[in-house]
Amino acid sequence: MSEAVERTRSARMAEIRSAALELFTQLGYPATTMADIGAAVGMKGPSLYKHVASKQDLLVDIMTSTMTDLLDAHQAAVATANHPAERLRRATEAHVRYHTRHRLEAFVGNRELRSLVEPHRSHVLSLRADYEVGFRRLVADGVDSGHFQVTSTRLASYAILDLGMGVSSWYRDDGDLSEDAVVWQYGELALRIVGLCPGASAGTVVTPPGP
Amino acid sequence: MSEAVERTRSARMAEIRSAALELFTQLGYPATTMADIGAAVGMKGPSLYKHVASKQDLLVDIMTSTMTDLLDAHQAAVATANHPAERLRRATEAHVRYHTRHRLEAFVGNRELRSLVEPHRSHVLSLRADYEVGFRRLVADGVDSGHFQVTSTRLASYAILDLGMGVSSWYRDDGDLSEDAVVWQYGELALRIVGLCPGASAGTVVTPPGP
DNA sequence: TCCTTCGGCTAATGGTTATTAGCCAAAAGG
DNA sequence: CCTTTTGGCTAATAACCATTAGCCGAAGGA
Repeated sequence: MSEAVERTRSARMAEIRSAALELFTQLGYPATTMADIGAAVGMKGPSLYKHVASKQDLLVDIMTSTMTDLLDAHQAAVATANHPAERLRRATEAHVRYHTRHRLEAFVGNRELRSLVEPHRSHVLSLRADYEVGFRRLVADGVDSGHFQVTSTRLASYAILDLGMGVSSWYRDDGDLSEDAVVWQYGELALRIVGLCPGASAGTVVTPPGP
Repeated sequence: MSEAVERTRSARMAEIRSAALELFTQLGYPATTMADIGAAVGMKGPSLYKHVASKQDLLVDIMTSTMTDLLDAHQAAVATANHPAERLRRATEAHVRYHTRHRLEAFVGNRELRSLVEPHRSHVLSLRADYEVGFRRLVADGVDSGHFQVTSTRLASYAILDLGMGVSSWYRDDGDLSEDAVVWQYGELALRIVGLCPGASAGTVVTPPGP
């Protein structure tokens, strides 16, 4: 088998994955048929089985890779700063940036957990729990060191996480809010949520970078 | 037909609705079968048709009544105050309170829009749009009158709405955060999001009412 | 007491769907 | 050039499911 063939083969696989992702987003996993996915890539339903093992496999693939990507982005972001506020800001920015760049993955990842069959559901749930713990720890660190003012660490971290998830519902690439604008503003909102009011004490409105 | 019979008749209907709501939440609408709903109320699937017209009808009922309840709660809350900050706080409190008291309705309302068949989907979507406009206007009023500091009205109102929706994902009646505690704190968070930092300037942690 | 309605049941019906089986053209590769 | 693999197809399999049809016991009103 030539290398070129190998390339088109994996390209076809990616095409199928991407079509499945779009359809799962629009119709939901149960309502999406193999025939739908096939039609989206120009083949009949049964032909898909030459490329993927099952419909469930497509979902498992999408959901686990989404969670590991998100965890990786979080670790990388947190490692770039030391001050609690800056660490929280960067983690939030990474969180929101992921949700703008991978809207569909995040959307499906949040909505189709119950379509996942065991043991995959438990696996994804544990990855998600790890991710939540990461944020809770960031908030707790800021509280312990006296930088943040929150009534409940758990509630504040839920709030920040939920903001990002919301982004995957309404963000559009061609909307009038650019990715950078959303990322920057949500970074600021996270700090406001934990009781820091950047710019507020100066009495001026802080302006975001670029358009 | 006696009045007692009439009472048990509508009680049975409510029982079915409530069982459907719970199942739709856990399994999702497409994955929930009429047999499942029947089993939950102690009868076989086909017997349900003596009480409801169809599975879709159950969903339509749940989703439209949820949206109208939410709109009513919003109108009522906004009417109780004049100052922009207080109006936003009360609207947020009503929003969050609804999402704690009607967790399942809100959860299904957000996740099963695509299971709704036309024209019901459009109807619910327009109710939801009205609701979003209400919040956007509250934020805009605060900005126009110089009380709020936000970079984007749209983004700030999305953020506040998303917080409430998140509540319906993680709130539990028997959790360690009481309804009042969550409601109060999210009211504060909404104000922080629009640039007000209640209590922050005093340098002390604000305490919520009761446990 | 009679008879009507209520509210349950079981047994179709008709449709949909993931997945498998088996066929075949064309490309790869020696 | 022959042979094998690839990747498509159609047809069959084996569910599953919403909904309808038709039956029947029991309760309730007259």
